[in-house]
Amino acid sequence: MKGLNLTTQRKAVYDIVRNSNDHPTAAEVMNRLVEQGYNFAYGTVYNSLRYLTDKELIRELKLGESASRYDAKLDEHQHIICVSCGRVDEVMSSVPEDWKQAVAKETGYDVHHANVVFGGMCPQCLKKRTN
Amino acid sequence: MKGLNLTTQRKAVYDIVRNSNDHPTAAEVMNRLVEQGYNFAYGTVYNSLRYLTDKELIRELKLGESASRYDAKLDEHQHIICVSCGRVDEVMSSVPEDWKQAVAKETGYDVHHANVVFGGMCPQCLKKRTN
DNA sequence: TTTGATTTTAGAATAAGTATAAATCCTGAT
DNA sequence: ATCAGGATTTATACTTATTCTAAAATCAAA
Ligand SMILES: [Mn+2]
Ligand SMILES: [Mn+2]
Ligand SMILES: [Zn+2]
Ligand SMILES: [Zn+2]
Repeated sequence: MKGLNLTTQRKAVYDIVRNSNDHPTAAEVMNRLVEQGYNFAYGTVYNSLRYLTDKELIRELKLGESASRYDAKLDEHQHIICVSCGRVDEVMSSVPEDWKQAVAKETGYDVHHANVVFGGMCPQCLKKRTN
Repeated sequence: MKGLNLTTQRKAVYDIVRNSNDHPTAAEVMNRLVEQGYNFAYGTVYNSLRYLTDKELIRELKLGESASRYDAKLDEHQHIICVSCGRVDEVMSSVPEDWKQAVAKETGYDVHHANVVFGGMCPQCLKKRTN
């Protein structure tokens, strides 16, 4: 029905991304595959990530770091990165509709989407900080 | 006063960025330098862009494309990229303060900043589109 | 089963950017 | 003017993330 061909390697990659909540990079996915006893070619991991992204089973995130991250959470959401430890957390609060409209008005664009990356100090790092 | 050392090459790079309104990449800066008769080493252009960024004369933008872009507009603003032609325009309308607060509340982060990249169809591409 | 298509693999290639080390340029004392 | 030390530029090598390539392996009908 969906023309979906989940080979062993694609399934394994998909499972890693699905069961991770830290938005792993391709290299991190590779490491976790190795931990699980798999030994796929690097190219296969990239191909699988692209395949899964194309089929919209996962999403590729470009958060302004050097490497892309991958996310199996498909509902629209944004991200926040801790400036201290680098962890990436979810932001479910959605982009205000009236702001998007203001931007459309200002720019003359037909605004399709917004990618937002917040930066800040995560709760754990806030706790550790010396006052 | 600021300990600023604007060499010939740094000045030339700065002038390119200042007089561009399209957020050029390092490669584009290099091309424009060559058009102006300069012939600096690639490394010098990167070094200059980093120097100017460190001195806060320009800003480096990571918009989720493969290459960084540079911007001499220093007041806080966001960007919008045309999904059709790739042009990058300014978004001066600022991130709603109450939304940032909502995100702080939701995530427990101390929110420092937000980088927002809108995507959409620019006025020129809207005009060209076949209805 | 042969065949054609798809996928995986290893490795080469690419693109953006950084590191290195020698050469050049400045600057401020002699 | 001359020199020495520091900063800067340059050419080139390197790194990192990712894509490309072409051969080998796998799969799926006919
Ligand atoms: Mn997410
Ligand atoms: Mn700008
Ligand atoms: Zn943290
Ligand atoms: Zn356009």
